[in-house]
Amino acid sequence: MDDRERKLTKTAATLHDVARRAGVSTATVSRCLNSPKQVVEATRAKVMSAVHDLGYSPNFGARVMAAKRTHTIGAIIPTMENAIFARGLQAFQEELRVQGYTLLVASSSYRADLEEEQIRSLVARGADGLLLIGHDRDPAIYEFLDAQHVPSLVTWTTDATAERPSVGFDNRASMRDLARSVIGMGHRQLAVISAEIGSNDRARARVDGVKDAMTEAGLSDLPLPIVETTYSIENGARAFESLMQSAVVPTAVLCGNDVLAVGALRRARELGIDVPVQVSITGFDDIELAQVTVPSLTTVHVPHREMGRRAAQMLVQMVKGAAPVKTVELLAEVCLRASLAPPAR
Amino acid sequence: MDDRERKLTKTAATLHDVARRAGVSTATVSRCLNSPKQVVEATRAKVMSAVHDLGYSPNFGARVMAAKRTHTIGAIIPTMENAIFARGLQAFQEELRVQGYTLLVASSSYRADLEEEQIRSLVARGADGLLLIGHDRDPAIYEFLDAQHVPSLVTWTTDATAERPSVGFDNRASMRDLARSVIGMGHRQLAVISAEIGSNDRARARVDGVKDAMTEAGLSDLPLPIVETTYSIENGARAFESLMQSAVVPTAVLCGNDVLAVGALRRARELGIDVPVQVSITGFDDIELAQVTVPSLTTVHVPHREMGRRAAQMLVQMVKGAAPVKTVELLAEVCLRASLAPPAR
DNA sequence: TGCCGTAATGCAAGCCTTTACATTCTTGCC
DNA sequence: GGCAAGAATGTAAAGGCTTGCATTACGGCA
Repeated sequence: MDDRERKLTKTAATLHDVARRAGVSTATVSRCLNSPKQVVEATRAKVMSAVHDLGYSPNFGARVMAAKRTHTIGAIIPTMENAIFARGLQAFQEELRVQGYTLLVASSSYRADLEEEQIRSLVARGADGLLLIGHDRDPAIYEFLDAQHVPSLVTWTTDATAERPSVGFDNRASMRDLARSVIGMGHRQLAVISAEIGSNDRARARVDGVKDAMTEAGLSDLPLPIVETTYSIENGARAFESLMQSAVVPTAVLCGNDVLAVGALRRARELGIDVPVQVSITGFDDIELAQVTVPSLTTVHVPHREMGRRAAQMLVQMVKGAAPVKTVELLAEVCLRASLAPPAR
Repeated sequence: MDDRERKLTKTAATLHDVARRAGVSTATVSRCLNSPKQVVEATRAKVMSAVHDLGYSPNFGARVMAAKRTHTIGAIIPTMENAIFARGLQAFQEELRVQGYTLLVASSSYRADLEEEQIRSLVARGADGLLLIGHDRDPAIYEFLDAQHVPSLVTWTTDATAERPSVGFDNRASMRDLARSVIGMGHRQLAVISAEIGSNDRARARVDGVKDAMTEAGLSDLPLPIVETTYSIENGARAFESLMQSAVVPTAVLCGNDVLAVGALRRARELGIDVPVQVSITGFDDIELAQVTVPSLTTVHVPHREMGRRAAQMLVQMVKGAAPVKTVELLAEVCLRASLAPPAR
């Protein structure tokens, strides 16, 4: 008996083994597993019991080879250590699971060269589709993805000028809204602490949003000091300190993300600077942390989870070859909290 | 010309195409790609140029099928929204990349049934090895993994009684150390806010650590109120409030993790309770947040990144079939900060 | 009862790479 | 110049599944 032999040799059971034991063809077994409704109840029962008896589980490589699908989606994010990406990714993975897909993760550390390497790596690893953050990217990468027939979806931003599908929000408009609130309270001496602008379209858009609001308010002649730094509480603290030591001390510091803002808040406390009395500080993202700081942080709420969920749905659609999905823009709203108040000066 | 045909039909180039164009056999091309030193320089140059011209990239399924290796490692964590897992996972992924492996991620939401489903799913998706969190698990799962010849590595904890390899730290001993400090300052009325103990060996070990310290100090007769709740700032806040309303008000509240502790701190402030004067609060994990709160949080520093990095190295070793690696125990040290002080009462 | 249309199942051709083994080429040395 | 040993390359089998197409079974209707 061959089944017995299988057990003894500890070789995994194959479709063939299952078929033989159930007294059907391999095609029928395959159909039981992949599209059960095509198989009549009685047959299916026989097959499933054989599957169970043999502890059969399909060979991944063979399956991929025959079906040309891995049912795997790749995501390349700057870093999971940033809570916003972690949260979005979590939602993305949960929805992917519901859809029967698995998540492949890689990180770029905000470096374009690494991102490209990771994109190629995930495609080589058989990702059926790819989630990317932001639009900034060498066009050659998109050509590569097209050539490989791997659909991709951009998130965390939307861009009217980009013809590629994306799901995100308008970083520039949201930051403009926030800056309007700040200016509306009477602030004139603004300053910005931003993530590196060169390789980060979201950061760039946010800074542009601040400029938009100043222009709107007729303040475009005023200086707008901008400090660029990388993502960390400590860097936010340093940037804040340097801004407060400059010739024209700002009355409001708008930070490109909450983590930088939390750093600024901390340093303000350490320096004995009263927030929001002496200076207002704002963030962007609305991570959980923003409600816990003292004072609580005025920021822009980004629907990270919703974005991740929608991205998963859209990407699966694309992978399944549905009609090309169009860009989805979600709402990111200003959250006014205690760290913003009218200037004392 | 067949190469031309390929281009026209937009079918991806195969090994065969490359071989033909380079005027060698498929075996030689394969060797050029997988073990270049086996091929003489001149031949390799020809082949690589053909690879480049054709934009060839190996078919993942076929490769997996022939090599019986996906070069993919799976990780199943409770959730990426918890910063400690996100950080560990990030380090894990970075090291995996260095080792030439790719990361497959799934989450269990702290649910055993979901975890099992995800384990089977990742194995079915071809994971060469698996990273798991904690020891608590149906033995049948390990049998399954053994049967499938998928090595697994447990992290976030070490357990002398478990014969399976792990890389982590001693949750119980670390919490005992922290509780010793608390008791050493004169606290007698302790209370604990813990993650759900039932399905979480780390949480259980930490609570046991507190009990150990009390027993050591001859305080085992004193009551030790324990509130179990799930991971979130808000839940930490609620648990703290309920503890402070009980008949015997604690002078020190030891939290199972920093997030719960931050919630406790927040509620303390909201209730006008002075920390650490009226009550001390401690956490566990030492997330970045712990240094930003007011007052800063006494906690246990867990080397998440180091753990992730080591885990990746060990798991890759295991997958490559090296000698069975043994358990590695890292050090998790107490960090004394402002939220802990001697009791006023 | 016989025939037809449809549902269920079987057959067998790929899918593309890796690798054990076979063969051919080099090179150094007598 | 001839030979042996080792290096380089070639041959061809194997790997397990999916799926288009062919075949068989079934049920209803005349």
